[in-house]
Amino acid sequence: MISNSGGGGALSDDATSGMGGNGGANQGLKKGPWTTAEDAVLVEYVKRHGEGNWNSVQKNSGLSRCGKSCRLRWANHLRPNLKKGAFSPEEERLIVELHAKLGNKWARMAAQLPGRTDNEIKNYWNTRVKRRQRAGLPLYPQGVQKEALHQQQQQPVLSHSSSSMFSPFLSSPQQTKPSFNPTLSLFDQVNFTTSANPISSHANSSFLSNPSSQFKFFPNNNAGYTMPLSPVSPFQSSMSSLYNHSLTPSQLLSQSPVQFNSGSFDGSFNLNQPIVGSQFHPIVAVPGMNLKLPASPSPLQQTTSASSGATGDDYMISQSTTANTYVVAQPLSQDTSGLLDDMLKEAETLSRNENSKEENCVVQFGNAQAEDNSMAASNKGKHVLDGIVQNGAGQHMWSAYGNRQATPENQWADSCAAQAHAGMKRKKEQMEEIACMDDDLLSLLDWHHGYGDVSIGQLTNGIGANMGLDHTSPFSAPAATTTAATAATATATATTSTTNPSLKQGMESCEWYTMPSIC
DNA sequence: AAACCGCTCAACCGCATAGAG
DNA sequence: TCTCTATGCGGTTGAGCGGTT
Repeated sequence: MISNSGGGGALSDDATSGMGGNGGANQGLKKGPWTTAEDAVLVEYVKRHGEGNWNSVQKNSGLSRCGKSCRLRWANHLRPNLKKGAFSPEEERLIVELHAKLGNKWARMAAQLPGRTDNEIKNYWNTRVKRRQRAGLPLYPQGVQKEALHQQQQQPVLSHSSSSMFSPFLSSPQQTKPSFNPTLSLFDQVNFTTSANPISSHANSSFLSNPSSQFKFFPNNNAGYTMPLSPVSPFQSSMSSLYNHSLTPSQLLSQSPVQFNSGSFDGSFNLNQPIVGSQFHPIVAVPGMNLKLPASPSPLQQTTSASSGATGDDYMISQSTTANTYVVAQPLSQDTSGLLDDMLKEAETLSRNENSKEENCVVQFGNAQAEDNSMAASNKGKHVLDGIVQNGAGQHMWSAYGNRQATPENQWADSCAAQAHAGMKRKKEQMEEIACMDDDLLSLLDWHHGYGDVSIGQLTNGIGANMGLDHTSPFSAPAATTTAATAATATATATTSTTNPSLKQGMESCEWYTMPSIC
């Protein structure tokens, strides 16, 4: 949009003179690229008068630029200590991390990158998004994803940053009450595709692995849950959305009786779209809907690294022959197949270790690696499958938390526990944000605390405890009714945990931060 | 050599917010 | 409390450049 008033684009320096005449339409203000002469004038002005009061630049310096333009020019190009040139690897890493934490808060990101401007960062990021989207790579390296999630979990529930990645829907006027913030969710783990809104072109959307997706959740109808749509990226979604749909508590409760129990859920999944690569697609799990495997009908228990009918990057969901245990399996790339047995053995060992739940919880994060490392590992075929565990039926479950049961409560507890040691890092900011919370969120919180089945404290205290899934809990309800694999697994976990101690969760089997590190 | 294509980056636009009067 | 103004922020645009066909 570099266009001067004459409609021309980026012009050379002589455009200045050319612009003079046409500027009349804009009160003599020039648009388009800055000339060196203009830069000099602006620099001189700032030297004399300092920054700010940009509108007076035109008056006092004779520069035919609006204040906005002057400020932008100064901030992005003329101010001292600006770094020019390509981002260093360290800066790139930082940007990725910051974006995972902050979302599209370019100015805040720029504040963390001395000498860099928000515009630069924004451009870099958009380029990166394009590039990685095209390449079918996840937007975030595995390590960053994990860290970002960790940080999200560390944030107190009440402190949803107004500038956080999820804030848009918190404050969205379109939002119905109560809307669930992903960070409130216990189930913000698994990404799926939507059957209600199959947008094939989204298949390669790297947004789908974006933990900072700016979700918007709308109630669709009585039966199901809409695919979250975002004005930022309509492709963004995650399983978390399914737990953050806009339903009233009563709706939740009415639908809560975990329809993935063997009764109402027939045990078949149908992902309308294959989950390809490391991307997952939002899924609308309408209660009662059948979910079937898109790529391979084979149940996972028949699927080993060697026998898997899935292609290297296909994620699979299958049902256990024993319990209604639904498992989302990580794609087992052929590169990894040679290691699978070892990993399975290791996972099996882990699964037997009933006392190591807490420690195993950390395993997944311990596997977080820098992008380069992940790439290296991936290239070497040493793809880390976090916590592959095996249930009693020989079903391999790819578990993000190792053998720790991924009940919603546990995840919630994880979050709370993480918060507990997270420190009060952003306390001030968070307090400000709390003050800015809108009624919607407050309503949500009221509701949230009104349902006492699972309070934060309980959940926190429940870490490591053998907490069954409370099917009447509003927290279990969305999971059960909206997410096939996760909910079913959670249900199965709850229903079989006492009879099958080795059955471990597969709840987080498809989460963005446990995706193959192919970055 | 020319056409095409994709990428980068500078700049603009609209909206939101803060502060002053 | 309201209005106006200045500033900040994020999204978008499009020229220019380099690579490819």
